[in-house]
Amino acid sequence: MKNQKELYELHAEFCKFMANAKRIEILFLLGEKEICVDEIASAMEVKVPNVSQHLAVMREKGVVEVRREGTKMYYRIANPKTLQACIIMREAMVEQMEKKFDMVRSIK
Amino acid sequence: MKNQKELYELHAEFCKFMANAKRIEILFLLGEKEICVDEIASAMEVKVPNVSQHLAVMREKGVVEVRREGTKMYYRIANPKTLQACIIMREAMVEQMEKKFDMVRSIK
DNA sequence: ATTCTATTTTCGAAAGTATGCAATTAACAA
DNA sequence: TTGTTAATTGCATACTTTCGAAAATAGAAT
Repeated sequence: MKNQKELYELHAEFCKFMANAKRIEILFLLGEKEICVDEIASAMEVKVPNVSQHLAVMREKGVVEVRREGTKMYYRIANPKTLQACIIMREAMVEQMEKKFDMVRSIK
Repeated sequence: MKNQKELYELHAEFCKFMANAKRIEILFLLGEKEICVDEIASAMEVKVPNVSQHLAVMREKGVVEVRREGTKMYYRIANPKTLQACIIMREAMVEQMEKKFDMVRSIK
């Protein structure tokens, strides 16, 4: 019973990376290929320190992994399931938005 | 380009429900069957107002739907994909934990 | 009407999170 | 060692989240 609670805590802790739009954007950018920090920053039009802070959050949770090449740090998604789950979650959101839209339309 | 950013915002907003262990626990409880608020509260050993607050968050985001029966409010998952994505995310987390554990073990 | 039960809402305190910017560290080359 | 590029860290500030207690609401039964 107590272990269950701990599992939910770990699960929520892992999923916290998804509670921020910039981190989701980073996940999708990394989905295509590994990229270094300033490439992510310029692709997103966000300052490097801010990107680095978000990457640190994702690294701590084990969502992304990193590899150094000279002065550059190349980030990649640690497990493709993370992106897969994120995509399914987006589908669910879109379907719910459509459902709500249809409901509103049927009232008029 | 601007629409992309908005999609990431909506996506993050939807996923925020997963950033809390109690809400994940509620999702798994509702996965089995629809339940009313005080049943959720006693199953989780959490105060009713707190459960109600978390359910309000999930309702706003369209994660759960509700049906009244007398004085009772029966909650259910709005879209099974939400639970499916949540389960895949948990698998990803567990796999990452195992990966980290193996790494630590190989160092010894 | 009033009472009961189920649920929601409001408020306020404490803890947690996001962001910008300056300072710092890390690797490498001249 | 000095300079250059790339990235991280520290810190102040603003903002958000969580939760309990008390009050408010909603429907059903008396």
